[in-house]
Amino acid sequence: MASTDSAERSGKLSRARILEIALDHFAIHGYRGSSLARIAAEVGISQAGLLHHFPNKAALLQAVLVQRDVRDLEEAETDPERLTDMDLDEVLAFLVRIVRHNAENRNLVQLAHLTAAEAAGADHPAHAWVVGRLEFLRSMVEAAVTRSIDAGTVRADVDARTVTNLVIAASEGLENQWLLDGGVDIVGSFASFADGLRRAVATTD
Amino acid sequence: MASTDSAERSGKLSRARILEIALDHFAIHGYRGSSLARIAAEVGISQAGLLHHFPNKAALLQAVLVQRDVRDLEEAETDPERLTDMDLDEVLAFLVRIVRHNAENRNLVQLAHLTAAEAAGADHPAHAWVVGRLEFLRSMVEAAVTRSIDAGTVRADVDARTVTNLVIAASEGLENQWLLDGGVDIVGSFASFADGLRRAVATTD
DNA sequence: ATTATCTATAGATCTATAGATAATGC
DNA sequence: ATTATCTATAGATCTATAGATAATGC
Repeated sequence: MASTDSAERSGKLSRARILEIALDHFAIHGYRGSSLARIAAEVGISQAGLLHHFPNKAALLQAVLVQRDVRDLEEAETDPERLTDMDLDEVLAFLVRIVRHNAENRNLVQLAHLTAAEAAGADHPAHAWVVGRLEFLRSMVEAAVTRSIDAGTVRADVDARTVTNLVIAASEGLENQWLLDGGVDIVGSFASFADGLRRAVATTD
Repeated sequence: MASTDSAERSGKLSRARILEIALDHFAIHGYRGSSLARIAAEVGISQAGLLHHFPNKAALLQAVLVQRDVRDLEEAETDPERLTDMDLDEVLAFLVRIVRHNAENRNLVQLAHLTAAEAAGADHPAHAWVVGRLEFLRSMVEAAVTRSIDAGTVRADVDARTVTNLVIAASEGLENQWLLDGGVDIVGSFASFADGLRRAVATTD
């Protein structure tokens, strides 16, 4: 069956279809709860057909995560250089944009959060991805805070690392709640947090 | 083997041992990634022996979560009545105590976070637990914020629901990071957040 | 010639049940 | 009599491989 369109599917199209559907499965059921057979069935190929494109399940997850990162960067519409070149105001505005984008892509958020929770142990195939992602976010935010302190717009007694962790905690914690209760206004709440933070750390002039 | 001590194990002792070890497994591998056979092996009984105490895997998870809640409440050392009777300062101090307690019980935190991420879908056996837990936290914090507004110690233009969500987001987001990087000082960071929040919402007198 | 796919299957799980045996509590 | 445990096993997965067949790209 389906031999009519299978002929016109190029390899790359098929690979993209697999990645899309695998993303949904990993986002909803996690890595361990997802099954290659069920993913393949939804794609419309056999399990062995799927494994022609990706050598094993871990490689499929890696590919899904890499693709997610690429899409995220595209969506950010920002030069990669700029990411390490912002001050606090800019990084907060940037994060508001990311949260807004996330609010329209539930599965991307759920994939990140479920993978992060699942991959806390060093043996999980996504452990390095999860740790690297946190490190990337941290260095971006912390550099911005430090830059603003140096520029004199943020008080010198502010601890950059603490502020950084709180900014990340607020955005991810809000997303967590939103995954459980779609009624949460993550964009408004995070913007409100960002406002309060700006005021709290600003130099009193 | 182990017939020496198996004789002296009462049913309740055995049940408690199973719950303890199951908690570790669910915390590390999640519900789907855990196996009754491996849990039973670590307990030192057969899988069928385990299923004598709990009818199936979902019931075992439920029992683990209920036990976790009971322990949490005991640890809180607070009358259940008091939980709905606090103002903002009190609820923030209470949450600092909880975070401090959590910082010494990694597995309890990981169980809550991994289960929350896994059970976002309504079909997961822990979905009701996860949703109920969020609702409980929310009502506690929101009641406290509202009480402080009514008492005039918090500005009337503050949105209680937004503040509530941010408080929960900060604590859970910090815990999330700490699970990935034990170096994060969740107690200090959350206390710092609580200080800033108190100042930000206080009536200017 | 290479790439994409298939069927078939090995080998390792996993959950849950049936039915037997031993220990405990009255 | 009841509670705790065991062995054995059914039936359903799951991942990954072997080897065959069809389609595509030069």
